[in-house]
Amino acid sequence: MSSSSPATIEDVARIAQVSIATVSRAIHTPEKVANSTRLKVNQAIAITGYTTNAMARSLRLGRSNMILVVAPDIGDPNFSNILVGLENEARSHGYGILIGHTHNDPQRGLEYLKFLNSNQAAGLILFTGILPFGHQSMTARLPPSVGVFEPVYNGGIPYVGVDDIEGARKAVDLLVAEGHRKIAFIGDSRTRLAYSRRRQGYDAGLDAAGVPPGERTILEGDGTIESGRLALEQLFMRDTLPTAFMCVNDQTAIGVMIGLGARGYDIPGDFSVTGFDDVPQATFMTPSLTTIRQPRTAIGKSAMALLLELLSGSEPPETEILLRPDLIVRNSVTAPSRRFQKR
Amino acid sequence: MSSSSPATIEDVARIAQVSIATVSRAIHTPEKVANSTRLKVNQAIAITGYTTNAMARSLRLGRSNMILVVAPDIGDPNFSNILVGLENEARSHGYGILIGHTHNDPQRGLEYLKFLNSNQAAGLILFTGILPFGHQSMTARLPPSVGVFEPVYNGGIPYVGVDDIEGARKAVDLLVAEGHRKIAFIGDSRTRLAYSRRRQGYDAGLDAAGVPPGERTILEGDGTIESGRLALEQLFMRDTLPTAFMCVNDQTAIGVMIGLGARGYDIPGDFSVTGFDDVPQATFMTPSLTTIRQPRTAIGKSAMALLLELLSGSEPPETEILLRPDLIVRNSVTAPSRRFQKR
DNA sequence: AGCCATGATGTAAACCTTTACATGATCTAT
DNA sequence: ATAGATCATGTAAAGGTTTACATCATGGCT
Repeated sequence: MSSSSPATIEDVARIAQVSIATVSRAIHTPEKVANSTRLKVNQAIAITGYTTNAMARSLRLGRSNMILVVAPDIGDPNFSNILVGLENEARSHGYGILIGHTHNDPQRGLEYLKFLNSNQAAGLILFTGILPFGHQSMTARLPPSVGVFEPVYNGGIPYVGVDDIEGARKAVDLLVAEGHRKIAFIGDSRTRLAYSRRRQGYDAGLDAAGVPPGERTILEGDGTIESGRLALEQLFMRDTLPTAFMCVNDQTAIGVMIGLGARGYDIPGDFSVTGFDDVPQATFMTPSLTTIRQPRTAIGKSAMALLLELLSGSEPPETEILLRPDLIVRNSVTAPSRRFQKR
Repeated sequence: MSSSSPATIEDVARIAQVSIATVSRAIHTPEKVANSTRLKVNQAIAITGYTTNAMARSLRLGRSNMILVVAPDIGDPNFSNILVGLENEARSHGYGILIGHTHNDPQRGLEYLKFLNSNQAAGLILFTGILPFGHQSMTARLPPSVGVFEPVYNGGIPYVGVDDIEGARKAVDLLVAEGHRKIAFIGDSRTRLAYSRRRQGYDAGLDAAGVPPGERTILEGDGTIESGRLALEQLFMRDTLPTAFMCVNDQTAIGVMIGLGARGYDIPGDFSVTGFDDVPQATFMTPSLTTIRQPRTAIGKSAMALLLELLSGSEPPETEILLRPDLIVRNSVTAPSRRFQKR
């Protein structure tokens, strides 16, 4: 009986012997309804198992209570924890979350734009670092949006993330304090804003340490384990080696560590390595990886809080909210080895 | 101008000088519309930038073209690849995908039920291994659904996954072939069907090898790295040790390897270890992990294909589709050491 | 020429809500 | 007792689609 098709507000109204308007009010503005009627309605709801058809509701209201989270790569170990922060904050304000996955394919971004266009989501959280839409014109129709994890490259939407420059600075300062001067930066990128900021931190640190730009080694990378390993191979084809590798993220650092391990080197005995992000795996490496922690849950919470503010009509107070990164000292850094400096 | 609010079908109709019905037909059943009119309509669509309001459409049709994928843990390294298979298959049939995240919290499952109830998704792919709904009565209203990765515990929905029993059998057979007889099974679980099937494969293999049940060591676990490490600690408090650890999944195996490494043991010299899943990290471990590969993309593709069949009205032909697992031999297994057998 | 089949288009109802406005009842204050 | 305010409820429109049915024009057939 109840299994045929979901109960509608009319079913409830009939059973409660009131009009559908009253049912709607009993649900959304209970104070406008007499106690006795509210009781009847609630009973009828219980009997029918009624739940509001969110689709019809959103169509009528012109807005939904879902937030769309678009990410390029669900598998990114950072994603999961930021998501937790996002979810908790959203839930406590009556919003639900849906996740869209672009796989770095802009075409897929367009699908989600359609989704947004038909009001199926009230707001957008963007992990991709880039608005997924070709036409600038489409941006105009975007719902309130907040970028997270990766500053948004091509559009002026507010951003919540870690202070990449300061984080990188902490890493390079540690290496310098341990006595390193030949520090390679692995994972430079022109297209990824977060990475180029980390590069800025690196440069600032070496400036402060008095290491001239000519003595710095920079290798590009896209933040994957493979890219770390690859960069290392390139480096070993040169004649001078650094004493430390400052990697743009933990994945890159893992790639570097695997590469060094495969060549028989000891970390940190022969080379020091730092990462960035503090992904779960960083603890489990041997040696465990010294890195910079992103306050992921806090980032998620803060980004969603900002989005909810925007949704309630307030203008974005500032364009970027940067959270403080923490240096996590583990076992992959020590004083530089004499072994390769002498060459 | 176009930025104010999205164009509706009426805007298109006005510009093309036809009725809204014709516009709708031009879009969805172009063959029912004269060439000349279709042209006019298409132009009008181009001008307005119209895209159908999926919400209104679904409300009218009583079904959407979105598929909801509910997963307990986005971070699971298996999830990402299965998702790719799901997405590709869905896309090529005009469906989009949304991901819901329960974090193993049944309460959150209910939210997604509401989502489904209001036709915001046409079908459901379930990673959780359990229908997320308290009331059995609610099951009746579930849209076509397919379980994946983890057989569904409490409801008769079809399942697509790897043949766990056969996979586990391949692992245990390898260990037996290398000469192991004292093989511990790490990660037994009564609630997770996939794990208990792997246990069945383990038992079948040892039955075949003539190892009596009394000589088998079984430890429970929930498939996390922590659980592997924990189980190992328990094991070391006993007086007899196995020569090999057959782990219910790769994460558990990683935990066991970390634990053994911390105690100074060599793998595979002192102990052999096998995993299950072949997550990306398995390659990067030292030693690299011998494991059973899940054909993840194929599972995703196949599960979505089945769901789409269900959506088009056909009855589920069979209740389970099991794909063949492959043994991936790497470096974590060798012949048993004499060192601990003698005790 | 007249009839019918065919094909193209329009009209209007339906999907399920929310809410402005109207209605009617009850109460307060004169 | 009556006017007016307050409160509870109902009526109906609107939101953007799809589609059964109706209408109308065209062309082929006898």
